[in-house]
Amino acid sequence: MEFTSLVDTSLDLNFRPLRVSDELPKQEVESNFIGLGRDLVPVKDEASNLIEELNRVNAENKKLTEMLTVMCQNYNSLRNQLTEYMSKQNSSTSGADQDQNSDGSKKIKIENNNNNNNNNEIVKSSVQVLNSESSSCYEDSSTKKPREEHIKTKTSRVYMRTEPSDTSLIVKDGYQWRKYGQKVTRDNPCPRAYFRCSFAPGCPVKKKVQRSIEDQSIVVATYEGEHNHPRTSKPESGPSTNTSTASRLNVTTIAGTTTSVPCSTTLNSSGPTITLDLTAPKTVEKRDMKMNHSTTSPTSGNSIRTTTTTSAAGGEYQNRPEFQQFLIEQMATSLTKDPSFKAALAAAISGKILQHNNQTGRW
DNA sequence: CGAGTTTGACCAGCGC
DNA sequence: GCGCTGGTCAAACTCG
Repeated sequence: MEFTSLVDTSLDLNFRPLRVSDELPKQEVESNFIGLGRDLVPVKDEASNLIEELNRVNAENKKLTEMLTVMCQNYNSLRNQLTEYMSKQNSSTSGADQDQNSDGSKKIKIENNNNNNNNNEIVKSSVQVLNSESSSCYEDSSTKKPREEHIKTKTSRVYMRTEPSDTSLIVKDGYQWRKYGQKVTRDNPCPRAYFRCSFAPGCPVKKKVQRSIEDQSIVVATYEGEHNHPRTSKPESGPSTNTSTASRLNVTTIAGTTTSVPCSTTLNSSGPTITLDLTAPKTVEKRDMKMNHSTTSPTSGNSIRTTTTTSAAGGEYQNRPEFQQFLIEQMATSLTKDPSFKAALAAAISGKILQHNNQTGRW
């Protein structure tokens, strides 16, 4: 994945569309396309045609950007409708549900791009407020325990990106774990490892670690329970270790207190993801909670900070124009950094060019 | 030798 | 009741 940082193949179709005809010297454009071995027609005619094509592609690029913007807006409105619907359902459900909600069992899943810390550089591009019971696409079928147990034991899920060559299921999160079992589950050929916190004898926390079925470089760690002791060590990360580390997001409550909640960076089919688990900190107010999303890299110290305001009802912050703008920017950046998207786009463009040339009988 | 890991066996919950 | 599945146990094994 990091190869994109080595070779910039970005189409940059976002807000500064690449104006090939303006920015590239004409000769370079000509030579680039002549290099394709299509020198069967006079070069000058071909060059002007190609420039024409480039302009057309450029316009198409702009169109795609606009489409993306519209898509993002549609996405936002749909999501708002969904969260509105979910909040309505929550308010009309039983006390048990209310207990669960007051437990803060919401997750904010933040997609991100940028991975220049090898594993865990964090940049967010969108925020989803999700109920914990449908908290992610990685929700495994193993959590079939009765609802009461869900309420009593806090569970959180952390996604971590690891080196593809790293086959271990070790997640260094600052605690000391003892593995007590491993099992191959039905819906995932990768084995699931079971860990218990071994630092304190009475610590009830358990952890399940399994690679994602979608992207095996992603490790999904599910934590159950709360530690009754402090961390044993600082989380390790960086190139020196093979394993990734769960980062933590600082969440500032409306009272001004700052607490740290677990979060992680991942990469799945929909792009890099940060998962923020709001179940952990007790100090976080659910209603009119002011969140200070300070996403930092443990090693690089780089941080991107945005302040948004959310609420239990579904997050007015999502409607803020600056947030939506940020969302659109980050989604577009994610797309342009996605090799498969670029390949598909390139194929579509080249297909269109070929189609056009076939129709005009040239090339 | 102790701590941690591996792995097959066992148990409980659930659906049919 | 039976089979399937996830979770746990515990003996054997490995490693420092």
